[in-house]
Amino acid sequence: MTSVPRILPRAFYDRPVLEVARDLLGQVLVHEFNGQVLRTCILETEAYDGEDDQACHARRGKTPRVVPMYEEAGHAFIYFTYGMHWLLNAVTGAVGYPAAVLIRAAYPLQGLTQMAQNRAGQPFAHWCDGPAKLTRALAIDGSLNTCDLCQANSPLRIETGWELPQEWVRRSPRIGIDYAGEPWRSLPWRLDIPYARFTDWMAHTEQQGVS
DNA sequence: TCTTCGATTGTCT
DNA sequence: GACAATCGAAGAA
Repeated sequence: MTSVPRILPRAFYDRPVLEVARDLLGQVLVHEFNGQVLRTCILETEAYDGEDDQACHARRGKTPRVVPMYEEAGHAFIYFTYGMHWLLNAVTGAVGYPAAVLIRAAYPLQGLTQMAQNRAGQPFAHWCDGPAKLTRALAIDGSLNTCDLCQANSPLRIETGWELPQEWVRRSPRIGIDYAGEPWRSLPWRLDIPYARFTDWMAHTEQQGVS
């Protein structure tokens, strides 16, 4: 990683949501709290695109819960689901157009002791391999909803990470949205880097001293 | 007010 | 592979 972390600018998010979802892979999600810095590398995302997208929470319009999706790109949209889980999204596109990228999985980089504590009893590989596991490991909850991801002094932000080869990116249908019907249910709007591919590469770069 | 159900996870069989 | 946990948002009544 570069010695001085750079924050992804707002322009990064002010683009079509599918592009943002793809380009977020390999970037570094940071949560600073209790004087500690927790860093992870984003490995899996999903795109949700507008009121027409029947899998999108904004499909019924601008209800109180989804207001952040309509706001300025580059902010966090964090919501509560299944009575116990927080899920983290990055808002994209123009103000007034509800679109966001769900961050589904990441690789732990820094703050490992704290993450292990937050994911007590779970092995390293499963600390951040799901959207609610990730928020649990990073101690992210609703108090961070609408947080600006583009500010260097923001407790929750996304820094530039690595440019991973495009051919590493897998595309598949989004998870847990069977209710949406076609074509939404089958659109390949889930993007991910295979975990093993990333860890092999990490092991190699660490050996080379390139980090 | 009542009812349904979810962008999930962990445990148990 | 099945299923319970757990509760707020949203729609129906």
